[in-house]
Amino acid sequence: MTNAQVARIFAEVADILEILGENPYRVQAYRRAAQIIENLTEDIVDLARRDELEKIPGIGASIAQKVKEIVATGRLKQHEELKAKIPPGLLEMLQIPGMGPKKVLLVYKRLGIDSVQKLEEAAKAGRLRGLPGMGAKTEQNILRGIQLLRSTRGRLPLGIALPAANKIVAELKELPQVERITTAGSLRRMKETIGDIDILITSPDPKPVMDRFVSMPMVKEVLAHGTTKSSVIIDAGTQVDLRVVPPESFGAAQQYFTGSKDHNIRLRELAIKKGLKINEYGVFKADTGERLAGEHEEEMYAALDMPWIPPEMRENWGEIEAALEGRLP
DNA sequence: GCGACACCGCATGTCC
DNA sequence: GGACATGCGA
DNA sequence: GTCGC
Repeated sequence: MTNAQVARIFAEVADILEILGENPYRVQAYRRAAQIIENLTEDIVDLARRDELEKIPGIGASIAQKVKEIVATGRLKQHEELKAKIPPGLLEMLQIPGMGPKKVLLVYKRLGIDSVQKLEEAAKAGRLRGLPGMGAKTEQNILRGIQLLRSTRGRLPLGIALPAANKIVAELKELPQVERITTAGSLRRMKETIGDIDILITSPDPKPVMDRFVSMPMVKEVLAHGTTKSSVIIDAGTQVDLRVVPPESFGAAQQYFTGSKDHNIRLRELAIKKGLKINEYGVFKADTGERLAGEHEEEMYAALDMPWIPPEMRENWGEIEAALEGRLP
């Protein structure tokens, strides 16, 4: 039994509970546990044997017990029981960008749709419109989401994503309307695989930049073409987002969109304790709303009394504590 | 044992 | 047409 | 479900 296998079971439990409308925090707990286990450097079986599971932050008594069950029997009774409650196709539908638990359950209950295939047929036939909260536009979005799922299954290795991103950045840099420019997301954190490419810029006149972006030769499909955000699919099948942010918020946006999500949550919690508020626009005093930082990323961390943390370390593995104590490697 | 668990913007659809 | 609600995702 | 108070 590998860490990945154990993680997968918990991830599925989370998905099913979500479709069943369970308490979102409970769902989140399973999902987070799955992620933690997957990223563990140590073998989960060894940890279970040594009874050290509960030492891992995010894993409590309940999940530790379930891990032991999986290690001992190779399966989780709760997982099997939950799987029996919903058709397997619903989990697949949940993977479609734009399809959440609510929509999945809605189309299943009202139209009996229980597979991506059936969903695609229904959307093409215009049978989805008329359902509460769904119109013609939603149908198009769903069809697009299905295409996206098929073309981007699997993440892109950094070795391929990085050159592609560099090329795009280099091309945009040539434009006089582009002031500051940076990548963000898992690419900037140098993860081994990348889900999508995020690029941020400041620009007094974004329109020509956006026009150039969506008409690059490598662009296969344009998902959105606005003045503050555009999204395209490039030939590698990867989604690339370009966002324009105000100059005074560039550092904040860079920090926010670089993540990781867990790192950001920990930062925000910390900020709240200090009477501050962090968002993608800056660091603010909670009471007066006074802006303390935002233009540069370093200031964001400085406002929280810590040194700038390199993107590669922003995974909520203790780097925030280390930074606060001044013992960043 | 009990409450909190980040914050928010965007897209879409609905209601008045 | 504009205020409001909901779902989604980051 | 997990954590901190």
